[in-house]
Amino acid sequence: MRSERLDHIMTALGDPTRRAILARLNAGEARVTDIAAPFDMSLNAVSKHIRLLERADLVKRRKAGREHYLSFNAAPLDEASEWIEQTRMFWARRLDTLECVLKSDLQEKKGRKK
Amino acid sequence: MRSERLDHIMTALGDPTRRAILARLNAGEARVTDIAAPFDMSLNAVSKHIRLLERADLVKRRKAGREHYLSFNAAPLDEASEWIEQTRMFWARRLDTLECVLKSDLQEKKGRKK
DNA sequence: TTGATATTCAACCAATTGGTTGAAGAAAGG
DNA sequence: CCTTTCTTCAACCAATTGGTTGAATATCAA
Repeated sequence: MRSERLDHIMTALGDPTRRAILARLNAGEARVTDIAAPFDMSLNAVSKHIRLLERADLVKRRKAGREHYLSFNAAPLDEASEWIEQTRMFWARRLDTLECVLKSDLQEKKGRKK
Repeated sequence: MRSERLDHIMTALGDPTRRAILARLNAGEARVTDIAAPFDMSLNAVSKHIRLLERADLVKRRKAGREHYLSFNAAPLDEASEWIEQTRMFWARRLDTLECVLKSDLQEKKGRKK
């Protein structure tokens, strides 16, 4: 099974701090220090979270002198979305079928009653 | 931040074994032993994976005597999907706006050329 | 050069995850 | 009853995650 990218993406999204970082990046590029500021943890802890986000390619880094500007990269979300929607649709279809079966059963009962 | 459910859902989806278990459950209810059979790991290991899936409410358990029948529950996927689609749409909109700006710039240039 | 700022690296620690083996408990089949 | 089957529980171990502090590195600014 060659799904390591998906593993990394889902894992990266499975932590509230990291999702908050991504939300922060919706407002645009930001430096590591800026990103870390609102969090009640050390800069180093945030730096590590960023590393996991980079592993999942959800964050891009642009270095300008001593400052590192992080930006959000939405592309990996497609892969996560694809898996989820694929699975959801499969079951949506099954439930439709089930509903259809139940309806036809109901119709059949009505028919017999008459 | 009260996002523990989402944490559990994403975390559950962040492992290939667990996604494979869910895929297996697409074929319908199955016992723990049946689910574990194709995997190259102990029954106990699979049992633990199932526990994480249950924590995320992605799997329901029905006990019939000594056998436990697991089934897939798609509902939590809505929550994961919501977060992802929300975020994707935000950026899709931004890119549309950017594209629009670029186009209008192009138009402007053309206009000036004439 | 000196000093402040921005960041990572390294070592450490606790909690979680991902796996093992060996039991225990509960139900089925003789 | 006894044995087998299905499953979890408990203890253990390695790797990863989530955090800390302290140091190293690189850049800016005086």
